[in-house]
Amino acid sequence: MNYSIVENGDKIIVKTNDFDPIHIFECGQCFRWNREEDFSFIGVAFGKILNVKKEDNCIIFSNTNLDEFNDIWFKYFDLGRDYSKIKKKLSKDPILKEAVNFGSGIRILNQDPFETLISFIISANNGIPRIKKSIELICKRYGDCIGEYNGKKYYSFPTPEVLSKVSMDELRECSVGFRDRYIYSAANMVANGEIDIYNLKYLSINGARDTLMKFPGVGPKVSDCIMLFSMEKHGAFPIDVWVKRVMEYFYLKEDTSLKKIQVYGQEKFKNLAGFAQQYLFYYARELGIGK
DNA sequence: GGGCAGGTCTAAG
DNA sequence: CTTAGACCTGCC
Repeated sequence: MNYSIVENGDKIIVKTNDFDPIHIFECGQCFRWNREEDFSFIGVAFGKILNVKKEDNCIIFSNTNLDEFNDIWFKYFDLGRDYSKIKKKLSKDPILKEAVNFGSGIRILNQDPFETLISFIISANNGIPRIKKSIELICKRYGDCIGEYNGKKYYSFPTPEVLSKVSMDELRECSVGFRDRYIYSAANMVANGEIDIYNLKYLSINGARDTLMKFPGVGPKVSDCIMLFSMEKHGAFPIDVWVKRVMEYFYLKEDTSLKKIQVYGQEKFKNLAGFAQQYLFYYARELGIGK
């Protein structure tokens, strides 16, 4: 991809056109980034606090340094991938062309698999504000305080070992509702080595999906989110209500089962299905398509 | 108060 | 294998 990186104090400045914090953090893939008054975003990932701001075609990463940027954020923001190329390919489809144009700064983050597993278990039949609230409570109560930024303390996501020792009653206090037993089981299955979530990325997409669905509370949609947002399985095609609506509205023209939409999407977009899903999701939700 | 929100589980055809 | 109903919780 076409970009340059400059270090300046605690800031790293990257020039690129395929990066918009609003698109990236509000396209449904992550829950720990919050918009500030100056339209920058502050978030935590891999135990570090970062501020991200866009000014013209420059992206300014604050509260970091070049080593940390290379170790963590380059991969996290998928900066080694050429999104112009992906967008060009997808834009051959007239509907995707609109969606890509609308969310032109979307990038698919490379998040931590365990955090992504628990976060998307919480997301089931839930709303974004409450998902975020639950995750923050879990981090505050069971994660480590990793420092202060602008006078506010930030906390890491707890490890499988720590979370596996949290009781279901304590989880309920984080307002996760009926998902308490799912989180409890999932954390224990990871902590006791029953499922090696950190090596699932080496399996095929179907192999990884079958394994992920052994976790209680993980069905087809959640498993595909985990694969797409933390395992670089870009052939995954998670279908939530918005993707169902937009697919029926533009392509299928009738009420269609989730299973059929998933097969349709994967066959139509192939190894770019996950990217297509993100552009379509953002487009549909922001514009309220099909509601 | 009943409905709804980034689905999944369960029980039944 | 496909399809209804229930489900925590908190804000309309």
